[in-house]
Amino acid sequence: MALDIDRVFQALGDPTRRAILDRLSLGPQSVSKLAEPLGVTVTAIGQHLQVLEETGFVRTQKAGRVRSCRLESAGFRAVEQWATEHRTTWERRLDALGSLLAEDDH
Amino acid sequence: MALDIDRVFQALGDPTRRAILDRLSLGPQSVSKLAEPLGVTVTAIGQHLQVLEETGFVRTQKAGRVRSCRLESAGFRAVEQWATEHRTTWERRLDALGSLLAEDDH
DNA sequence: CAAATACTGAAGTCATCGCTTCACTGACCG
DNA sequence: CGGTCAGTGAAGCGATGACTTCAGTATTTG
Repeated sequence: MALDIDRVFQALGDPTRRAILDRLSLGPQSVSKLAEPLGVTVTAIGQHLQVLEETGFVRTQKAGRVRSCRLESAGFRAVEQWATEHRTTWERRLDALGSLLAEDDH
Repeated sequence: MALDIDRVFQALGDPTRRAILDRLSLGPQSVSKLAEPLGVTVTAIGQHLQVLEETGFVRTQKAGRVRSCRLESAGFRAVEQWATEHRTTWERRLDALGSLLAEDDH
């Protein structure tokens, strides 16, 4: 699979999509139930769900005529992995700058 | 200030922008030096730098005719804050699902 | 001072995004 | 079976995004 980190961040860059995730953190929901409080069409939600699925934030499953959506961890873990991978490098660099800035910024 | 989290994630959603950050993690660089290995115009880099500055990933400073760019921590911290804020909620939810899935997935 | 350097601003192009409407397919209910 | 109900696919639309080119503006430098 190998989640595309570009798309993972892009997925989080949309407020409606993050709202969907927040909503799902309260428990699984159907597509139309997700659409209701967000003021967009069911179609729009469907499109958002597709990108959230591709980026590992959501897993969906159709039972009868209703599609049930719930959180998945892969996308979230991808973000955390990116963060930890860069934390060390950046901290080193930022620390180095910090000591310089004591005089530089003054 | 209050960094817009939308824009923070959008900023990271572009590969050129992340390449700039990676480059800067090796040390401060001028605009043209950043452009060189990335195969885009200096103008394009300037535009990327503007969004990276607005989202707290980069700080720049013009000395004479050359603008020197270096990493800043605010944007990075915003991402980590978002992650920690959601980790607990999601973990609870995902754990709850996990126990259900033992049977659900079979 | 003149020419080269380092960047900036405005404008334009092309692709992608978020969203809509409309027509449709299945599933369930009476 | 007929009528809702939940969701899907295709097409289109306006706005943004990631670039580019071209024409400046300061700053060095020879």
